[in-house]
Amino acid sequence: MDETRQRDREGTRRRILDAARRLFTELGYDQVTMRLIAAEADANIALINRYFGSKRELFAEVLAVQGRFPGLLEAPSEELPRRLAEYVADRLRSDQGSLIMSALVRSSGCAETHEIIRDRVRSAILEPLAARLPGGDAAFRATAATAVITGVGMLSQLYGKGELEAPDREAVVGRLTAVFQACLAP
Amino acid sequence: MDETRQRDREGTRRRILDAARRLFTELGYDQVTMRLIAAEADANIALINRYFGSKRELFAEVLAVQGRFPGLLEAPSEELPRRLAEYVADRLRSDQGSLIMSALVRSSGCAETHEIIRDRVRSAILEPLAARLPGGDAAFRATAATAVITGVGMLSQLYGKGELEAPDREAVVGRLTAVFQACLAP
DNA sequence: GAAGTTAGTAGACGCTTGTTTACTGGTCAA
DNA sequence: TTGACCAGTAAACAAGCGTCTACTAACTTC
Repeated sequence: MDETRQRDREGTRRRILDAARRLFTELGYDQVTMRLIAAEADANIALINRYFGSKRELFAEVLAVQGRFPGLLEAPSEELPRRLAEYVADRLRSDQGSLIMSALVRSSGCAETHEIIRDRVRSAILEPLAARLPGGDAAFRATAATAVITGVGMLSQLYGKGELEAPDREAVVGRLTAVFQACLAP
Repeated sequence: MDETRQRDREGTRRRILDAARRLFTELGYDQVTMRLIAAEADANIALINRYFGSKRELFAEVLAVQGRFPGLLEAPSEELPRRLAEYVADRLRSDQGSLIMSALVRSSGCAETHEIIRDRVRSAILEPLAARLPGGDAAFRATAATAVITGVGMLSQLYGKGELEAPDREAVVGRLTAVFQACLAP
């Protein structure tokens, strides 16, 4: 019970951040309680607010650190549809969505997180994607592709990965590539 | 305060159901409280549970009544992409999403409603849409189209209708038609 | 070794939630 | 007119939430 605990500010802070990332990804903002984070991080609940200010600020920090699409958008623009398709298809199969996708899907019903999520979607997907698109209406085309990404994430979360109808990976990637081409074509 | 109130069981029940439909559509399951529904319906909070059993059952009844796509899926299958595109584009502009879309988007973070929403999405969109698709992998293609619908709904809810980049209606419908064609093609 | 700093802890605070209970008072048949 | 029925009401219930305070004890500094 009252074991002597190591004093490790940075370590504790990181454990809390890791636990929050895991839980927010898996359960969404509302379903995750401060006590759950504390238990998962094996830390005292008061330390969360001490180190991060509030639940909301913790969520924002988690998203700032982890809410990115690593290297995905650096592809040449003609390869973008296929790259996006592969990314989405693999996330769909592994059931291990990126944090920003999970956050978007699972925390969208929560008013507190709207602004945070909106800003991160914009800066992590919409704007970099639009910047890579030649031709007119780039912002709108990027929005269409983002809608596909989030829609797939939404359904794969609503139904389990097993329950969702899907043929082999190549067929899924092929169709998603066509869909993204339709979204992104000038 | 203690005005004499009409005794009108059916009327009160309907007022509660209407208020719940409006609020669930606008705010999502979690953000809507029993007290809010009672206030909106101008009814006593205890009557909600008396007539509907619980918040969850009320939500299920609202969805059972209103969660449909009226007449949309009866179109000939070659017109489906354009019809879906027009439907989504108009919902996007009017900011008055269908209940099932709003429920899906706004209530997806809530574990209590997963089963209810899943069943309604299946019976209101996925299955009727798949049934109208000739060729193989109909279920998967219907899922792809559903993902687009929900993804658009998600983004239009995250960003306001004004903030979302969109050219004129014809351009939006045209692009969405192409996207749905890519989803639904055999 | 004493004093000060601070990581970690336990517990309570105020609030909101969905739900339930005990009650009031219209309505209508006998 | 009386009595059973039941729509409607006010208040409380237990549980859960994010947050905060008072405290303990381990480390650092002199």
